[in-house]
Amino acid sequence: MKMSRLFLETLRDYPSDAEVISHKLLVRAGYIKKLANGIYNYLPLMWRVLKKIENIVREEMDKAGAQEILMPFLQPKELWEQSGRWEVYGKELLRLKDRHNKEMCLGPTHEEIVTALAGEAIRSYKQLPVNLYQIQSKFRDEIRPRFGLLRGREFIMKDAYSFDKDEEGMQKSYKAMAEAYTKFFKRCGLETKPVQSDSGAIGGNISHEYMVITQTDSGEDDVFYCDNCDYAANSNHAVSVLNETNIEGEWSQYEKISTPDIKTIEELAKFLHINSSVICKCLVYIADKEPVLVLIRGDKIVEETKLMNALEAKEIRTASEAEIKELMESHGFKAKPGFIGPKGFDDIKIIADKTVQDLKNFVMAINENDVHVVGANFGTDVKLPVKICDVRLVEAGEKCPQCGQPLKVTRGIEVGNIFQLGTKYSKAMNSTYTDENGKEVPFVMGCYGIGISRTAAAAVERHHDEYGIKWPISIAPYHVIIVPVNVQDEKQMEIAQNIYNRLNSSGIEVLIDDRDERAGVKFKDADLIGIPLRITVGKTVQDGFVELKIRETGEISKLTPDEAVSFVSKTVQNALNN
RNA sequence: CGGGACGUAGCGCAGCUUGGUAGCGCACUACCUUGGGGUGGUAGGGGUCGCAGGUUCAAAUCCUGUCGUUCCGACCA
Repeated sequence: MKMSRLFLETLRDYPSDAEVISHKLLVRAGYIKKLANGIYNYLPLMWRVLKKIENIVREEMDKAGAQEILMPFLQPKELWEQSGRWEVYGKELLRLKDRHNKEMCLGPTHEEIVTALAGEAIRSYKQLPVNLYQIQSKFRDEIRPRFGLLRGREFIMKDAYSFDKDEEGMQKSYKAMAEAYTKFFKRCGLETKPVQSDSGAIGGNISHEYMVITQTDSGEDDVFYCDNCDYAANSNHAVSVLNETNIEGEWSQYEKISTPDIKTIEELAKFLHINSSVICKCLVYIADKEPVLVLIRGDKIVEETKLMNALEAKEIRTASEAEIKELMESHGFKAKPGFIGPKGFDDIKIIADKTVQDLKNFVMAINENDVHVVGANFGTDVKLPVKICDVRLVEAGEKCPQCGQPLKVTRGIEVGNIFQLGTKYSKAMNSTYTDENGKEVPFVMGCYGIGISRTAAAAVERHHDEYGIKWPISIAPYHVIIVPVNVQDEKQMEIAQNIYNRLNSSGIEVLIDDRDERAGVKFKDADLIGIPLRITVGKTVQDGFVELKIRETGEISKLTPDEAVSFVSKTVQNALNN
């Protein structure tokens, strides 16, 4: 491809609205252009990258026994009502009506469609297992799209769905997908860590997310992991064994003490000269519009996804000051935030984190301003709530639940996930097959997603430097770029063209920068757009040499055109065979 | 949806405080120059200053509303 004909505009500056490096680089290097918030045009270079990633997915999915299909992007409300998700899915599901006033939605995922499809098409256990996948644009009306391709509203996803006759079969399908995923990401030049996670809106029991560890802040998830064993989990799912700490107060008597103007746990601990771990913290949340009290040890933080699951709520947030005031007044209290305690709220839900149950002689608030009690105990001074769950955010340094070594934390980008769905959808939608005994039974399902466009962005996050992108060869838009330094020099052009032709005809994807630009401009652009190999044809042709630069390492070598051609061919072959 | 910021040429920005008829760099067009890391020059083209209303002799500038974008939180591939 001739650069002079390529639909490409590289920018001298980074766009002002971009925050993370992949977004900045993809816009500046002319890969994407924003159409609307969270919605992008994929320009020729980007589209080539995406197609490469898609094809690697296809190869790995096909190898794992899955079959590609394509399901509709626009979906009827009825199926979503059958699964129960028309109600549950919230505002990320973009709903619209057609000309007959029929309600539809843009597909954010395809469990409903594929479950219905399998139910109709699969009759007998003899046909199982089946694994169907597709690669398609999805639409999720995200609350806050950002970070370019890392969190768009419209994005390209590979989604696969497995159908098995029993739990054991599903486990096998799940494992096959897990293996395919690891291979896939590796081929894209990405090291991923499979981590346990919450299964969110998709549902199901066991799930893993595939995280690209970023080290930088561009990842949106915190991942807790253990260096000693294979434990790794998203913060919304991670558990830990707490380090030893003081959980018994020194007071032997239950008594009220004056704590004027204390607003936070830190202030309280300081005021009483105690560790915050002997305080029972009480927080007010609003879960699906209902107030809920949450008790947790003073030095710990509530993990809201865990809390949401524990409450079986759809939506959760901390209460505003006005809501707290209203709650207090409706129960005859005047306490300000800071003095809220669990006593006197028999009619509302109170949930306790596991950390509070072992507290002894602890400190808590009792809905009286400027007063706390010390030496409190569950059972005698206050009832322990019926519901005790783990709703605590794990912190680095706490012990691994598997081996007891200290956990570490890092940021990660979720590029894929796999879920064991079980019969959640097949039961709800009455999607069944006939088993060996002639009985109609629901499929046992799994589902498996990979964010194609997000994978591309994650690759940029992991492979770039101050000059631009450094694509891994496997997903680079072109393998090599030939730069004739001076297009008006006939000899340079002749040799460049010759190398171009030879590489091209041997299946190498090659770009030739035939623009009448200065060398500096071409070099900067080549670095920016991140082509892995560069052949510079310049003055050295007089001595029969060209120059080969490896983008990844910056290594430069002087070769004859023949050597350059064979080096490039070999390097690309090797990279693709891996 | 809550809290902050910003909308001026394709991109990055100045001008706004103290109203007076719109500017800089890059990009673009033409010619010259240069030719191994964003060459230098000359001449050009391009903007109803997000939109609507108001104040005023006069609004990019002040006021109100609205739309959009963006950052911080809950959602997620």
